Amino acid sequence: MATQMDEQLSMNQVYINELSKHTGQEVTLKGWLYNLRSSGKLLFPQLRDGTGIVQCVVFKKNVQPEVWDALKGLGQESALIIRGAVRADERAPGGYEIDVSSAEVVQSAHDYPITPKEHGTEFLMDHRHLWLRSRRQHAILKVRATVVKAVRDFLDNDGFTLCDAPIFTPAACEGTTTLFEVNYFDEEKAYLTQSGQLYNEATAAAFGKVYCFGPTFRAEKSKTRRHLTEFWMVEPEMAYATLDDVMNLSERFLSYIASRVIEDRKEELKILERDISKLETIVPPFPRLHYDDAVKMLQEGHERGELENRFEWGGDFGAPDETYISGHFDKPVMVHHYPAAVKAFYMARDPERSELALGVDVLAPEGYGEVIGGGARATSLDFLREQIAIHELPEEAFNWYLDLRRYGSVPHAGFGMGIERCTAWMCGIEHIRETIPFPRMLYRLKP
RNA sequence: UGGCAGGUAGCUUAAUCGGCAGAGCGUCUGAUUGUUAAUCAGAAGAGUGUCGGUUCGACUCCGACCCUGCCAGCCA
Repeated sequence: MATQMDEQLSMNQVYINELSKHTGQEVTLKGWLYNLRSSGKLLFPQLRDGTGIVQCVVFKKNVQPEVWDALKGLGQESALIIRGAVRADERAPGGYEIDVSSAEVVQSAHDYPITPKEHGTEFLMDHRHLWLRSRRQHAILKVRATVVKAVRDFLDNDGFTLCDAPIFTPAACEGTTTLFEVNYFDEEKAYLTQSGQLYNEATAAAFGKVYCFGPTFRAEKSKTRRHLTEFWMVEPEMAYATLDDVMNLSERFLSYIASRVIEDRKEELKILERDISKLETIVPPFPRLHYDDAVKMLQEGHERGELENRFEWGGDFGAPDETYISGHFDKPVMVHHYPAAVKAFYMARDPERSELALGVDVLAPEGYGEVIGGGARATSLDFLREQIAIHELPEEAFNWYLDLRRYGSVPHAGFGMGIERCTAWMCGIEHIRETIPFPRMLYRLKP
């Protein structure tokens, strides 16, 4: 009998997100119990299968007594196979419900820790492996998947070749930032990459337009809502390109990502209560602001009492400064020509004003801060050698990099975008930690 | 790393001037043929992050340490 039941149960198996195509049919759903309500001779199990949640209705008289008894006492997140007829019903959340004819309990769960009530951040983060099942987290990670897909589609269709950079690196890419050190066989040290930047410059000279996309590690002791110690970064790089090319690319790139999220993740954005109009404004052109003008804006803000501290020319913007600047625009704003002193050693200089770097930061609206950082790279061998010396970096570690200036050095440019920051912005959520399945942060390495 | 706020049942929390720790949710038992974080009735479940001090008496006051959150620096 069990065999017969199994066969019957696997007939016409469908996923919850395609129920509308099966109205009136007898279908099989495989998933987990999201919630169970009961009303005497009626049970309302809500089934979750990874594609959605559907309410099922069990009438006591319609199912075998064993099925009724098994379902009646089920705990949240029990694994469950349900068979029944698909019916459009306005009373059901989602518009469809399943009139259950039979069911099989695959595993009966008890005392699931995450209840449909409020929980604190610490508790939820400790149970991240289970928290992923809840509706909101599910929606955020679906948006992340779409952001990643959009990133790849855009670059692949725009003539870029995927050329991934290594994760183990022999030395710092950017000197200043702290690195995670690991043992690399006997006595040797390696570092986890903090940017694929330098390797991108090599592959760009081989392929023209390239990008790398992978995890990036920063051992900064930052404890803010926009920092992770392990995050994913996409870095396009173009040979024979300028700062303007980078700004044009950033504009098209971010606009494409936003349009894909709006188009493909409507349900999820609704669950997240995202104000879509905030995403619909993300279309070219983006405002471009010279660093000098950004500084003026900040200083005027201080004079009006809107900013606590007076910003002095020469510094890098802090989080409140970025928020203040981006608050003047309803689109991402591109701040360019930063002082070279606050940027990486490999940045090209403005030929008219050598104290300025040909760099750009794209500041997202709504206080999401810097989502893109990039610019043109220095082409001169002598200049780079000097910079490496000034930054007290070991020249022999950069010898291969300097080869790129010895053999066919050309103007080239690119940028890096943090996937999690971009996802948090698209979702309109407070903290970046929810935009990656298992966040790694200062003081959090588990689960 | 610095500043601020916190650690009380499984979870979210209350406890007045220092006086025997109270609730909601979840769990368990029962009722309910349309529930929407279902509802109703009943039951079990904690000695308050750790260590030390003051006191007749400490969740409450003092000190150290541990942990968490928020903000900042740094960055994507």
